[in-house]
Amino acid sequence: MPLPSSTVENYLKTIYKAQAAQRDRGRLVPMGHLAQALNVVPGTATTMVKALAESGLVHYEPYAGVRLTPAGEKLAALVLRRHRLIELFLVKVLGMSWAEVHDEAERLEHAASDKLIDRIDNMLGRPATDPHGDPIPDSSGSMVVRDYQTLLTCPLGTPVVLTRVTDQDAAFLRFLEGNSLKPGQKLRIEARDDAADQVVVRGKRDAKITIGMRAAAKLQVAPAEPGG
Amino acid sequence: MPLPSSTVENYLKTIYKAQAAQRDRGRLVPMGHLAQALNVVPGTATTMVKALAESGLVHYEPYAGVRLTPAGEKLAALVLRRHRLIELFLVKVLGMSWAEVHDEAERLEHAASDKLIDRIDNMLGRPATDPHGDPIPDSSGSMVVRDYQTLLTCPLGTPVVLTRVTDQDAAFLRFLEGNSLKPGQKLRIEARDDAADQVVVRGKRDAKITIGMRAAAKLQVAPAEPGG
DNA sequence: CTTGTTTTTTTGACCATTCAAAACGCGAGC
DNA sequence: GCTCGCGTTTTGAATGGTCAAAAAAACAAG
Repeated sequence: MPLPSSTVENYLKTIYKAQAAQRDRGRLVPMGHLAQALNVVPGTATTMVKALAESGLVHYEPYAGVRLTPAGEKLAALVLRRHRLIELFLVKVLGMSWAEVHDEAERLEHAASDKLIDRIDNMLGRPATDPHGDPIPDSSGSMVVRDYQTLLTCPLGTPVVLTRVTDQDAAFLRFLEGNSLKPGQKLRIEARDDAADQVVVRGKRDAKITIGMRAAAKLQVAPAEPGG
Repeated sequence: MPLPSSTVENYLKTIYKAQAAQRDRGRLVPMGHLAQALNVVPGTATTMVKALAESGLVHYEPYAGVRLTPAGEKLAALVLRRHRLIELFLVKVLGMSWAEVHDEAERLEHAASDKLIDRIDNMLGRPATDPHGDPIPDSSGSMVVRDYQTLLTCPLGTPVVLTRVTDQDAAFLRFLEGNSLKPGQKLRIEARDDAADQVVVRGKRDAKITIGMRAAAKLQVAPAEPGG
């Protein structure tokens, strides 16, 4: 089998992320969802997915959806690995901003060789997560998935650490950066108000930041280590 | 006009290099030569070149050949710029070997944004040449082309500096590296023997290195600065 | 059930890039 | 000047990826 085209890599990656996003891993991803995420018309997705099924990378049930096979899952994880290592590299080594690395990585991930990726991985000290807190699969394609709380579900008052941001939108990331809301930042939820669609947090130097609930759900946190 | 595909970029780059390689810049590059350099059949090159002519990037004369227009030349130079900066970056920052960066750059050059390239350029201190001594065009696409002698044409006995290697073949580069024949290295030609197809040079720590004339022609040199 | 809406699949077409092989043009030599 | 051969162009077809729009399946609701 020849090496996968960047189109194939993008399909696999998108299916992977869609599967991860739905609480039940292993459930089928509907065609419409996939098509929308890839910015193609549904018919295109159907055609492509049938080809992927042909090569054993996905399991496809007509009128139901797709799911990655183990082979597809591994390939997808390696694409994610390349993407995330490149993002971290661009931030750490080239000093690019958090907000602008995503698009760049989106293109470079299909061009970088395994050798290059491994060098980057090494230079960065085999990091566990990328700048957004997303876990980086190892070179065999496996990664540690951790289940975090979000600013919407974590307890009020107790100190937490921002660990992951599950939205790559550049404008959103710029907003976060402007408020020092980056992974590693210590926080404390001061109040939540469903009616007002508000979550109030205390961040760096006790600065008060108010965000909507939609945004709050995209910020994952872990209990703060006492000694940190 | 949409941004050029990597195929288009490769055609332009190849025409550029072919033009530079023939003593007379501005002469037409024959289709056969182009096709061979791009590893496609001649018919394919014809088709593509006609399309490039359509978009004003090349001047095409049927049965005679192609030449870049100013627009095409600029685009080609920018591809070369990306390629060479990436090569230098991979060597200097990631510590990759001279011999392995070419293929990597060949793919990355089509994926890296101008922003990224400019950051790399900046980080490297706006270098004038890449690891092989090839000049790096600036962001407007212009570069200083210098005419060097080669180990085949330079005077015997007088000290020279290796400035440029005009062959990217990995095995050849590994050979050169093994003999410390990298740009910057001081040399002295000891003897040349046409009949024996030999050029004998003294290199690092006066080590004697004997190479064939075909290889010698690929090594360009400049007169050594007295104070170097 | 039967109807209407939504989602998915199918069909036919298109674009970019490529190849194989047939047809063509052009200069070298007679 | 005619012809041969080489390089070039044309032609026809294939591949990978895509869309628009028609057809079909699934689903929800009365």
